[in-house]
Amino acid sequence: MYWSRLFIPTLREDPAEAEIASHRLLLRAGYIRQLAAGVYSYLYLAHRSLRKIMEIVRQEMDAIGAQEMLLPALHPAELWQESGRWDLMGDNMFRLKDRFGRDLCLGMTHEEVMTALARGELRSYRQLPQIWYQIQTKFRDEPRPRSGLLRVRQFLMKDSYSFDLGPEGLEISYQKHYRAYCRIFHRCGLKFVAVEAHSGAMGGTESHEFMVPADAGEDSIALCTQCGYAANLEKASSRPVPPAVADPDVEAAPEEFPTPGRKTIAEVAEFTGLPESSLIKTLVMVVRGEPVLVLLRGDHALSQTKFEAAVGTSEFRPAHPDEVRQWLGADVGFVGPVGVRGIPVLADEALRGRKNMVCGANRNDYHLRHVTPGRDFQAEYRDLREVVDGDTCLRCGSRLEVKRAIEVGHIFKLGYKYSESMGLRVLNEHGREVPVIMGSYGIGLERILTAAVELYHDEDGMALPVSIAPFEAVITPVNRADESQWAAAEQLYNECRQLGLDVLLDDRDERAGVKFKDADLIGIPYRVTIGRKLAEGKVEIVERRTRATEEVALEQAAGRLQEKVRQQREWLEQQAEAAVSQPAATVG
RNA sequence: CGGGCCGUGGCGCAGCCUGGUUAGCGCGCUUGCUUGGGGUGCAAGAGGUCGUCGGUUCAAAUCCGACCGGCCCGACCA
Repeated sequence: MYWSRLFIPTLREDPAEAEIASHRLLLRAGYIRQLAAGVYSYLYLAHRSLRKIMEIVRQEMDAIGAQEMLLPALHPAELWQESGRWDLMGDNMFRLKDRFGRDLCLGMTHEEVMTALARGELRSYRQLPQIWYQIQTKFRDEPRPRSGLLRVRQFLMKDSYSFDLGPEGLEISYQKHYRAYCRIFHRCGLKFVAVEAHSGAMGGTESHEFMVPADAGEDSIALCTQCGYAANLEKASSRPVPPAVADPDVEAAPEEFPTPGRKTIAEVAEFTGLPESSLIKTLVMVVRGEPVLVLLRGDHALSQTKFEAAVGTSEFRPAHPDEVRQWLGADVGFVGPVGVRGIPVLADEALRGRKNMVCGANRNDYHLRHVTPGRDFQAEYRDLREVVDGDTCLRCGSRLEVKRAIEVGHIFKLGYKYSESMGLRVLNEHGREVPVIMGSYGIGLERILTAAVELYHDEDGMALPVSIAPFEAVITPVNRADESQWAAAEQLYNECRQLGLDVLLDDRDERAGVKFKDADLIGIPYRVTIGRKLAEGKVEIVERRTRATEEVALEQAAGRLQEKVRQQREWLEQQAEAAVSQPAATVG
């Protein structure tokens, strides 16, 4: 392609609204333009890159026997009502009515539609297993779209669905996806980790997320530096670091003491001179309209997902200040579990066995000391605490790290949730009707691109992996007016094309600096500079990421370039192979 | 859902507080010349309902109100 004929609207200056690197660079490099909050147009370069990503995804999905389809994005409400998710999805679902007033929605995901398709067609266990997939636009009305392409309201997803006769079959389909996903992300050049995850609104039992550690990410993950344990923070468990000081070894009853105006854990700790780990943090939650006390060590935080699991519902919220006053007779900041009647108390495991701690006295401006769980109050112990950086791994005792990460893929064992609610059954070998067990598996395609930009960029722009860059190389004649340079450039361009290389020819009548800057910005992995060295019959091959420069004879340039591209691709392929031959410890 | 910030040629911004000629600047764009290895220089141009609606005023980009749009932070941290 000739650059002068292409629409690549690069910007010299950073767009004002973009904060994170990928957003800024994708805008500046002319990959994307915003249409509305969380809605983007993918221009030529982005589309080229996404096509390459899709091609990798297709190859790997096809390789595990998955069949590509394309299902509607417009769904009738009835399907979602059947699964119970019409209400569950709430405001996240785009809803609309047709001219007859019938309720419709835009697809956020396709469990319902796939299940509906399957129940109409699958009759016999002999037809199983099946893996069906599509690459399609999904719509989610996010409460807060942000960070460029990281959290958007319309995006491309590869979603697949497996149908098996029983758990063993599902396990196989799940493993196939796990490996295919590892291959896909490696081939796209991403550094990622597969983590245990929470199933959320998808339902089901087991699930893994594929996470690319990056500061711009919106998820947090816990990683063991030694044994490979990895989990979404929502799900992660750990052994907490011990309390900063040991509990006083005395036999003493709870005793009130004044703590005027000290409401927060930090204030009470400072006032008493005790570390936060010697305090009990008391949260008042409202679960289905009823109060619940939640106790944590002062330096710990409540995990919402663990709490949700503990109470068995997502219908909970922190209590309002007046509710706290009404139920406990004191303001937020001075409440505690001692003497409380008729309100269930959930305590985090980290409080088990502690003694002589400090908590609120249920009297304003007072706390209690010498409070011993089990003696001074009763509680149901659960793991409710969010893992923090520096905790100890439950498996191996090493140190856990907490990092930000971008979720690029998520796989779920759905079990029988949809087949039972929607009536997907087949006859087994005994002629009996049995529900089909399902899995669902998603990849966010633009997130692969976004994560790659977050991972691989510098001051000058992006440096994309060769497998997903919009072009493999750009040929840059330094001086467009120089006839010999131009002739050499066209010659090299044609040779590259004949070798099957995906090259861009920068034929613009611009100064060298402009062309170099643009090439750096849009992140093409290799640039061939045709300039003053041409007098000696030589051109330069420059690697974008390292700036490593190699001089080669013009006649050998195409071959050498092909070689470099091939080496890069082979390296990515080796990563993929290695990943598959060494399945992660977290699987299965 | 709570909080903060921002809407002025394609992009980045100034002007607004203290209302008053023809609304500026840089980049980009067009034309010509120039230059030719990291966003070249010179010259001449084109391009703006100042987000929308309403109000105040002799007069509104500027003051007031409502609305629309966008960005950021938070949404357990007691």
